[in-house]
Amino acid sequence: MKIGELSKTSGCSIQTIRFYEKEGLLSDPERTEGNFRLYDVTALKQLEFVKHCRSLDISLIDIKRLIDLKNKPEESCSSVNALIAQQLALVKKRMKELKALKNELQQMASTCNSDNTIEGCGIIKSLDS
Amino acid sequence: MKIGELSKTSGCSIQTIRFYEKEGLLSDPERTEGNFRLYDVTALKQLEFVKHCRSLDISLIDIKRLIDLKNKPEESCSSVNALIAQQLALVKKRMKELKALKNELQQMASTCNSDNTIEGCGIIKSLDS
DNA sequence: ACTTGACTCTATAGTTACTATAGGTTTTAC
DNA sequence: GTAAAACCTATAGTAACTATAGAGTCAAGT
Ligand SMILES: [Zn+2]
Ligand SMILES: [Zn+2]
Ligand SMILES: [Zn+2]
Ligand SMILES: [Zn+2]
Repeated sequence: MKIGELSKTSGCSIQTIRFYEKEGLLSDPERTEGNFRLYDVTALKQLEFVKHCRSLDISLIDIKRLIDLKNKPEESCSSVNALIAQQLALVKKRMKELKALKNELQQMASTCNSDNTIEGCGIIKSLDS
Repeated sequence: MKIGELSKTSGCSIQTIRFYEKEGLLSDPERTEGNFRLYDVTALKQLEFVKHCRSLDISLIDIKRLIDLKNKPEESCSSVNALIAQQLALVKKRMKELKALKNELQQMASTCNSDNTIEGCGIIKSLDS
């Protein structure tokens, strides 16, 4: 299939596919005589792997590491495990941060009774302190 | 005070201060004869307002809007309220996303017993499906 | 007066993960 | 045969900074 079909099948935009290729996340595809990219099912699987990782917010660099690891099936999977653990830690950290943000934003929102002037707005007062 | 002192007092890096100025979040400061920026307490307060907003993950564009609103003290504060509500919605949405990520990552991590080969690793299997 | 070092200046490039053009070529359909 | 659709490369833009390069300014010490 050509890139347009891969794009539709995978749900990745054409530009993103070409971008992943440039970044080394997808192997260089065959080309037609006219230089069009040609993909097969293997390429689709590769792309879906990347998409799945991205849906977990794993960075492109880490995805590359995972791909490299995948290509060494005999080795211990402890690096994989570590990478996922680190990603989990990252997510947890960000969740904690967002929880704090949420609390402060809610607190602020509650100090505004909406039919007020900006001068007397509790939100602006909070932000100013 | 000069930019170095403002940087230390505020905890913002010098480059960030200049960047905020270029983006219109801080008013253009006075300059010495030798073209060095000169700040007073008002500038520090402005910067702290920006910092407080940023700590709530409010985008620079929205901070600019808030600053514009602050300069119209007579008007209704409903726009301020709306902006904060939107920010809160954004944070909540992201928290939901992260919660889903966390669940899937934890689920994945639990399928890896660490002293395995990559070939047999549950994490890789999850990512491949 | 001169030099050294700390501080500051502007302008520019890099970061992440894409997205969006511009300008050109190839293929497909009528 | 021609027009539209799909494809190609290369480049610039996004957000919110950070990090240089190369030059100018200023205070202290000799
Ligand atoms: Zn999944
Ligand atoms: Zn209010
Ligand atoms: Zn706060
Ligand atoms: Zn494993």
